[in-house]
Amino acid sequence: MNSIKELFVNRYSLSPENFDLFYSNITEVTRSKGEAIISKGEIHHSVYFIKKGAVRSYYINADGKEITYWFGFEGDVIASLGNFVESKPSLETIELLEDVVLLKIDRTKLIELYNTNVELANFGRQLAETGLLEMEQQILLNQVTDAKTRYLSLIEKHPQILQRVKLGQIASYLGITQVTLSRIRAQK
Amino acid sequence: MNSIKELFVNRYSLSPENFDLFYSNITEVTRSKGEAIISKGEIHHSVYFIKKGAVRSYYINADGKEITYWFGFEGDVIASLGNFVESKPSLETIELLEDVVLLKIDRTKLIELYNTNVELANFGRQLAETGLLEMEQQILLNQVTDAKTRYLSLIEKHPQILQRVKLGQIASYLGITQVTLSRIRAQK
DNA sequence: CCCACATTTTAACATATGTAAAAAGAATTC
DNA sequence: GAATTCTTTTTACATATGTTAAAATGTGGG
Repeated sequence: MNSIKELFVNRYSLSPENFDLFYSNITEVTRSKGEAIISKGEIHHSVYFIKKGAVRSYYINADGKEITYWFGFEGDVIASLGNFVESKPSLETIELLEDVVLLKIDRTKLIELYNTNVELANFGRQLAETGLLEMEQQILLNQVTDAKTRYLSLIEKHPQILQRVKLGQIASYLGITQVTLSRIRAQK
Repeated sequence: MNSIKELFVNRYSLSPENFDLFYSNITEVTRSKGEAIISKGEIHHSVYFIKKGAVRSYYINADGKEITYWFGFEGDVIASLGNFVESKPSLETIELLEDVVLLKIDRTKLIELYNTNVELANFGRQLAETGLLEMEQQILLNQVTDAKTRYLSLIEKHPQILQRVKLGQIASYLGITQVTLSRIRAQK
């Protein structure tokens, strides 16, 4: 069986039976590096879990520059939040940094599961709350620490990120230019 | 009856009956300006909704400076997320900027409600997902726009914030010094 | 109304970051 | 393996922001 089951059953209070119910609604899809899984301006009807691979979420600013604001790796959830929560067109594009394997579930089906199964509803709640905590920590980190510290903590958290992600994308994620990132890296 | 009911029933798919069940576990508390509702290092056992008043959440950085990273107003939820999600001591302090009226619910009781009532579990899920969307938008805003734009959008979103919050706190929220904020205000 | 205290603005200077362009280094293709 | 293209680093300069301190303004108490 797949390790996603262990991950879900252990991390969230989900019984094996309800995991199986959840999993029976999932389809595994593969996509290639460079593709966009969710594009700006579109409405999407699926939520994904990353089984294998890396993705980034970016936004295009007023100057037309791509600003990366999230990296996703194995185990992370991909959803266009504006889409999912408010059924509004996506502001962001989610792009595949590598060939990926995704677990896909239909949004309507997922909500149906949530509405009919207390345990799955609480699984969904915990999924969102965990995300909330991570985002709060990122907001805190962005506000409290300088770019150098954030760069160091990023490579500590994802040691392989330098091999998987381009420095220009990391720089925009850190809120600095690539030139500044180069200076930080030279310092060390 | 109170308008919190309308707010909850309309904003989240919560039936009046289940709202009443939820509300029967709530106690209304008043606290005075300057008090800390949640303090750094402590474990808390309650979640709050702001009925009246303003609060801020701050973190103390390596230099001992208070960094405000969240303002809460009427209708917002107050919870120490690290606390709530992972039962870890709070990193932040939540301080009252005004005299407030809070709706308080015991964490254990809330989780019990979530675990036994599918509708309330989905209410909790939507609460977290809505928070997630707001946080994502804040992360985006912080990364995409400069301090001046964020200042202007902050006072647009909360027109009374200048009367309710000190400029030094707003500056730290924007990630700049108070001197820079003064310069921005002078420009306009 | 005046005084003491808190808050905000202004000034002067040092430092960090952005911009634009060139140079260096890697990776890919033929 | 030479040539092309993409990525990263470096340089030089302009601008924005931080720091520290002083001045100005606002606020509440007696």
